[in-house]
Amino acid sequence: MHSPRFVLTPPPATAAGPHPHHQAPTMIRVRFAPSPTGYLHVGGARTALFNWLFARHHGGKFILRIEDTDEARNTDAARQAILDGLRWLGLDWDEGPEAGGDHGPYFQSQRKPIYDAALARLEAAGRTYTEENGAVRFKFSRTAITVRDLVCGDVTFAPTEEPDMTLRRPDGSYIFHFVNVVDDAEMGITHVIRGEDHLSNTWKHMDLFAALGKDAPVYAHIPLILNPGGSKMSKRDEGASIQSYVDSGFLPDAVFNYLCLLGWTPRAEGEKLDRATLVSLFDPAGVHSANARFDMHKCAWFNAQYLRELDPAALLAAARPFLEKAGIIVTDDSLAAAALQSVKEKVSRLAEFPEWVHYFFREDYPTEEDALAKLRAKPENPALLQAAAAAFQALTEWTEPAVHTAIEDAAKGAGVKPGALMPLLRFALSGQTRGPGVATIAHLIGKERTLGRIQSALAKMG
RNA sequence: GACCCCUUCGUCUAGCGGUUAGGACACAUCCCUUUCACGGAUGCGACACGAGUUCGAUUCUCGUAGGGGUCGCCA
Repeated sequence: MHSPRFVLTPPPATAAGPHPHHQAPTMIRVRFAPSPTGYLHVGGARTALFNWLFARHHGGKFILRIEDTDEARNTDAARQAILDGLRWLGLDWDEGPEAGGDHGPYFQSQRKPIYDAALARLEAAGRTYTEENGAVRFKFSRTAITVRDLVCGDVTFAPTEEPDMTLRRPDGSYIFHFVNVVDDAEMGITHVIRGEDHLSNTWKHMDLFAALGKDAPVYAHIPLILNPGGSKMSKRDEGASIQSYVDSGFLPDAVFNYLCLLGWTPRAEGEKLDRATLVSLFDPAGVHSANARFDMHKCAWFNAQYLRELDPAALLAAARPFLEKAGIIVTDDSLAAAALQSVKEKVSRLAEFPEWVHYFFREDYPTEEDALAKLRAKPENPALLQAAAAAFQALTEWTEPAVHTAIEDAAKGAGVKPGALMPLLRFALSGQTRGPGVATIAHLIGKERTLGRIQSALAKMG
């Protein structure tokens, strides 16, 4: 952790054009190489995120490569889930599926000739041997190998006593470690940022790079994301799948921001930081080396922060699918936008909106039973509601301040504080005991529906 | 079993020999308030343990314990 770290990259060229005495700075090339398992895991997403930040920070290339050598698990749907998840997070790739590039193909399933050629080179160098059943193995160099890791520092592995590693199965298909290294070499990957679970195998990869006559990339092994219980995040854990954030109404920017802070602390004021700031501050050497536990509470807090920044139109656009999914029919966009606006500081996820605003959109909204019981308990309540109805009836203009004043006047006329009347009206107009200001609700639903709802509340009470 | 990484409030973390150990989320209380929230204020709360180095360890070294990971003809 405290071992010296080398300078990450040469400083960017200050002047345009080639300089006779300096080599052009190498273009940073990083990659995210998921295997299509059917969903994008939050840990993988953060790995992709760090790679993306690094590429963008240095003006380099972010490459997406699909490691689909496992035929059984490789389906279009599984592949699509990865792409969708990355796109939702805003992690655009410069080379890869649907983007093209000069180093393709970007599916391992289509790169067999490249692997065959690389294997031939290893064979020519005398670094392989074939077993009786046809499997091909790699002769380890069996020397001490030091991984110079941006996050973990120098990690030295003693000469191995493990059996030589298999490169190719008898059926001709290749093993992960081999194709991974060949692809990184062929694609000119300069930095490998990946989960710490790969650290223990990195010496094998370096051994392979050396045998191939290539320089190994610079490594940065980032800590794993653990579930609240402290063990590795699995499919079943809340928040494990990126799709679950989409479904519960997270905003991509919020998830992006939260994931950045799991293991990395940008040296900036505050924690809510936009992408441009995150990009400009990112440095893998500043990544923490201990695993981090996932905290849905904090992730939701970030989402609430980002939700509040949405203007009414953007909020409606974001929430509309969730309203529709809950059976709410939006016929008046300005009403819907205002209704959402009125409760947006009360929710942290878009999926929570329907339960807060459903009564703005229909008259057959449910009523909270215990609240109804409370209202029935006081015999003077119906008269208070009648007084409010009368005050509303007399109003000629239906603005929020006018409605508010009418409520206060009605309370005064009945000899009670506004605070005694408000809860009654809230219940009558929304069926709920919580929500936006009463005057806001009345104003938004309009005079006619306000009066109608008071009458039906009186009917229920009496 | 071997090897590798890790260990500061419940959680994410700042700290890089001398600090009243700081912040964020969560939690509690108070203020604001027609409800629920937001916001503001305050509080609760941590250096895993044991040696060593040093005038002095959260910080450096070693050990122990605990957690995680890797040792596939999975990726």
